[in-house]
Amino acid sequence: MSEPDSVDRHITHWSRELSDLDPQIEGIFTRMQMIVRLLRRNKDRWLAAGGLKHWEFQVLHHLVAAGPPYRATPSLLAEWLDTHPATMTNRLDRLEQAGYVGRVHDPGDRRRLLVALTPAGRAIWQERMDDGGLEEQALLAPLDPGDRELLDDLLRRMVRAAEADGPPLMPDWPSGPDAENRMSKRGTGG
Amino acid sequence: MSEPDSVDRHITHWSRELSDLDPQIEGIFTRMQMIVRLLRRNKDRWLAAGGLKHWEFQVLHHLVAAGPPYRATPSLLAEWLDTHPATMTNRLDRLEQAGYVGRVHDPGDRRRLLVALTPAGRAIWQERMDDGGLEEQALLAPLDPGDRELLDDLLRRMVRAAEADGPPLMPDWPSGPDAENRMSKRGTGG
DNA sequence: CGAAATTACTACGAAATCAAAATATATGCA
DNA sequence: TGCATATATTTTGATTTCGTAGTAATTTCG
Repeated sequence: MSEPDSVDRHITHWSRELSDLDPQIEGIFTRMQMIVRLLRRNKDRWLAAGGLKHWEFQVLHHLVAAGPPYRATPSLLAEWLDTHPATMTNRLDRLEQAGYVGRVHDPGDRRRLLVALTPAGRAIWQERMDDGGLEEQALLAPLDPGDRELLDDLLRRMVRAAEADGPPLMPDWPSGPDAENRMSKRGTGG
Repeated sequence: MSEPDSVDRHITHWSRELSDLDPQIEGIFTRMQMIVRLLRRNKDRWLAAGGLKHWEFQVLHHLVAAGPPYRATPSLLAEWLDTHPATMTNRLDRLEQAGYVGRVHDPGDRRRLLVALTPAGRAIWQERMDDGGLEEQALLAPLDPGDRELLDDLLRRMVRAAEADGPPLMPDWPSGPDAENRMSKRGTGG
């Protein structure tokens, strides 16, 4: 094993407390959590530089990710962002007032609204996105291409296994004609 | 590459939108985020089975992790849980009322309070902990011991690199005599 | 001893979130 | 058609968190 990190020290300390703890399993998940946490903190930083909060970026991000015509329903957005529909209504109000999104009725089902990305929303998303991607590369710097391939593959196997007995961990984008009207609200974990 | 998962599909979809995206880097971090998200959702579920909220468990967990005599100051807890000190005061009130923690004066420095785990707090923590550890094992089921070793080591290298130019990602436990009085409040990212 | 710093609590208004009721639209069936 | 039920979003009210200021007790240092 290579040199210890703070997680190793933490687990050593722990093992006195909880003897039936598998240090390896604990190490893997704790490290993932710490890395994700670091990513999140860095992200908050480069988002704040553009005056965006994390959830604001998330909404714009999901709209861009949806692909043309860059629309999604409030309920779907709420689900993707792990938040309450009422909270999403409040947030969309503010995003609309800021000019980053608009609300249009779904012509096919007038109960539904479609939240649509505006040019201004697209622009600020792009701007922040360009600013931010570098940090991720820095975190992966210690791994050479072969290591990265290996890591990616190990993680993929975990994800696939998890998806084998549960819903997909990312939302599956609908494709084909009239796809939007067929988007269901099953938990997709996006 | 092994069979694709939902993250692969997501990235394929993305690449049309953002051409200068490295699919491998994106894949690694997206998968970590999805795995951590799944862990968190599962955790909320097995905590709710014992009537505990996530932050309640977190406080108890940090107290246990601190090791004997299972105490910590409110400010340290607030920092570890990424929350406001006033919020922590409120939460500790409720935990105290539930009988899970007590507040005692620090004999060495009477300005300080020490939040102390009670037997009831220790018991419910133990109970929830026993109930929950199995899910983590299930997620790692697709990896054999060699794979796990490899994965753990790749992650450790990332963590060590991140800690090389920043504070530790986990709080470092003080050791040696009279250690508690030397615990500083530096951001350790716990 | 006296001044400044530290630690935690309290108070109070602002903001965010949540849960449930209310509104509007759609669907299914007699 | 007419009507009950289901769905999508908003509205409303209660709870929680945050941010700041202020207080009390204690320690540290000149």
